[in-house]
Amino acid sequence: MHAYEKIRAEMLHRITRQIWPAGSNLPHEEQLAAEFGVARGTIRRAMADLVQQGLVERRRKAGTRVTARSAHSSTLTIPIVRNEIIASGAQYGYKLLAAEKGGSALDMTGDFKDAPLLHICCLHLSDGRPYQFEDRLINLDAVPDAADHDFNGMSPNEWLVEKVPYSAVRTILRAEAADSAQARYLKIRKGSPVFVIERQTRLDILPVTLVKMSHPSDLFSITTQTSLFD
Amino acid sequence: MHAYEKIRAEMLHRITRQIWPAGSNLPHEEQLAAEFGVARGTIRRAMADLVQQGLVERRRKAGTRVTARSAHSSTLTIPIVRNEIIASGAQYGYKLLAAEKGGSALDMTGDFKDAPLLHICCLHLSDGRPYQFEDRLINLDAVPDAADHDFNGMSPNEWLVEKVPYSAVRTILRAEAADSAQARYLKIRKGSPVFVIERQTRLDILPVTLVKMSHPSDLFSITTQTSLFD
DNA sequence: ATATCTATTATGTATAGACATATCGATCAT
DNA sequence: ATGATCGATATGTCTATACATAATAGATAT
Repeated sequence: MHAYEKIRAEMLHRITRQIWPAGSNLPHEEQLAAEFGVARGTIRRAMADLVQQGLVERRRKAGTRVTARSAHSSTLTIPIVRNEIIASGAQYGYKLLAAEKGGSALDMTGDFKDAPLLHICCLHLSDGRPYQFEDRLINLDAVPDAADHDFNGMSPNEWLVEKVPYSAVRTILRAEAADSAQARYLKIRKGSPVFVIERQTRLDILPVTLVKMSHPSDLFSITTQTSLFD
Repeated sequence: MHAYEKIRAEMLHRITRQIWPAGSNLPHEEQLAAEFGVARGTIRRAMADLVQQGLVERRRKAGTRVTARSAHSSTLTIPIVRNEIIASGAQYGYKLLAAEKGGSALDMTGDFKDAPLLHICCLHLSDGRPYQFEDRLINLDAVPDAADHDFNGMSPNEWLVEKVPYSAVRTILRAEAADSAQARYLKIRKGSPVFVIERQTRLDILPVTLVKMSHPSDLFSITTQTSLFD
């Protein structure tokens, strides 16, 4: 175990056990360096992790303060659906439903209004059961290759993630009552709950793709775990 | 703008524009330091941010490789419900529904089985409309003060976040069909979709609290934005 | 061919020192 | 009182150097 890890663990202990209570200032770097018998850089290395975890806030001259927690943050990972299904031990299935040029009602914000578009609908299955209904717009200005690509063999999800760069992502999570399309494709009753992930990616200001992924509520959930100690 | 920020921006550019394509190795630190005319430490400072964003992976001897993206990661922040409602410009309301000692059906995993428990139900309102139904177990071994606290004035959510330390959190997001309790309190029809957040916190191995927060699907969604460039 | 050792190599940790910069507080002028 | 000025101070950036360590690739032995 490295020096900075020991120091980080000790500082973590002092914070979680409120030896350094929320809102209080901790000793400054020179003092901590003296206490732990290391160089200032090593204290900074340990502190960097605490800042990243959001446990302390630092400001020049003001010093380092234990954050008064007002929210729970965690990192959310949304894997490629095929990997997710395979990881669960189930058989993955895929079916292209439609691929046509032109827009769709998906583009609520109008970000894709003036662009040449490809509209794709497909279904991902887990052991033969519909798992995700994917409804997607692709901006052909950003991804010209998509126009000629055959999405029968590989889902647009996977193809895009591998092939197309992006610099910004907006993700929305919500619950919805299934409309008739979702009900038909997911083989559930209309009005029953679906878990929806909507994601839009951009490359700088250029919109790349917008996707709405709907899941039957009994098959899908998202779990995140965070532990302050590693 | 600092040197490491310029270097990070340039490296970001090379990655998103696939000058350094996914899966390839980048030049090693000494070479980059020479190219940009800085010390190795400055390259490492810039690189640290790219590692944190998950854009590159580094291994000793093997070097630094552009990550082949197979998932979308983003940071999810769940604020205290009162702050969330106030931030939206609405009036916040709160009502305690029940607070009694003893367990409940909430504890599916049995983590709280042998502990003395407090079971609290309450409702958070936005402009008078039910916004969140909170159903919570508190382990009195971890939070003895909770036994004597009056939760009529302040929600357990807020009280716990301020007062009680934790070292690990598990969060589950899912959609559900409203059961009769959710329907009654949220004033929606039974079977209509609710967005559920379930969270369990621990201090080391000691379970602290388990909460299930249910929202009417038309009032609630979670949005995350990530931009590679700051 | 297979396994084991060994040298090499790129990243990781740690140190020490110099200087930059935001900002808090006190002092001073209006 | 109010506002401007300025010194003190804690964090932030950067350099240069030394050594540690994991992992690979190649040499060697079985």
